Amino acid sequence: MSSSALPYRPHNHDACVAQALAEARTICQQHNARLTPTRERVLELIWQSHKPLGAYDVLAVLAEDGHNAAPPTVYRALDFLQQYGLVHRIASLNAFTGCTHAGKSHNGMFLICRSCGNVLELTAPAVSSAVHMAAAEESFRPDDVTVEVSGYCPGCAPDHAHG
Amino acid sequence: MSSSALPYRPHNHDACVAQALAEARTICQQHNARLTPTRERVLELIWQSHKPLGAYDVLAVLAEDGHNAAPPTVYRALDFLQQYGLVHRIASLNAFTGCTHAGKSHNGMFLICRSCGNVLELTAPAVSSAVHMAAAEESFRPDDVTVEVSGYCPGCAPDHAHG
DNA sequence: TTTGCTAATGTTATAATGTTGCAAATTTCG
DNA sequence: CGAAATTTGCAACATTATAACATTAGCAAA
Repeated sequence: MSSSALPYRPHNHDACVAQALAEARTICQQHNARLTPTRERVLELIWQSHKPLGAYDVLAVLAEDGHNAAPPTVYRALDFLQQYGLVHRIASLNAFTGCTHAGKSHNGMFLICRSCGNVLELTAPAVSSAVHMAAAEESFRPDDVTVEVSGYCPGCAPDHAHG
Repeated sequence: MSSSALPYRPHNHDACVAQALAEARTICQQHNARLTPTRERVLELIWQSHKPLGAYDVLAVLAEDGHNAAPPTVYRALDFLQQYGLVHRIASLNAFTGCTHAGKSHNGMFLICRSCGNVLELTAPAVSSAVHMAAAEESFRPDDVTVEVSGYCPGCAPDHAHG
């Protein structure tokens, strides 16, 4: 199950998950937040997949674990993880993905491959500042910025240019 | 029901809706697409509200009209309208809003007020180009770009600075 | 240890959003 | 007109998300 569709930049995924969990523990300690077993397990599941997982996907795996969980359990865990910036919700997919910049400031921008389903999170200061300038011109005060780009990743881009 | 919460720039809303419908008819003619009564009515409903309407909101109004419609009717009409760039779906709201730049190229960016719910669509070339450059650096080929900004519009921004 | 508080979880039901599939009606066009 | 294609009606269903309330775990003060 390790490599059905690798992310853009291949890497040791187990190590990458382990590191994400370690960082999550640190971040939660710093905030006096409890990374309970359920929360940690949900975070782990999301990290193990480079493709965003839906809440019900998570639920299904928990069920396999023997954890007889109901939807609210998963949504609550996801809310918690989002609150501390450990996962992001991808609005255009109704799904969740591990945050690769946990703890830092978030100008998250997501590249979502239509073909393989992988998602890459970027920090794009130029995008962020352009968005804030455009908002400022309308005297709008931004609170939360969603930038999601659907398209084709390098591995999946059809050779023939699109019609 | 005409002015529960005006958009950022006040205007004659009936005229604005009428113009949008006229443009829609033109655009559909140019594409040999049929703007049927249901489709036109859905477009009209969406335009009459500056706040994005959910599919089931539209459905409810159709029911008031006496039109005994089921969800697929609405979703199909919305798909059609989206296809011709007459409405946009706001992913973060699961709702639809009239496109204020129908027929032109779409670098749509949406400013969504958390307080009054109004949405302003902007064309922001600087944002679009920043997004495309960031994607290009990852050799990603963008297909569809979603930029949605939640925050506070000028009329609703709390005087006391946040946080 | 017991008590009391708060955060977290379990449980059931239900709401909200979106889709599939097929048959009937309508429009288009030869 | 009559065949083909598009559009609509309709029923059932699938997916995503939340409400409401009972229960339990963690922790600190009496």
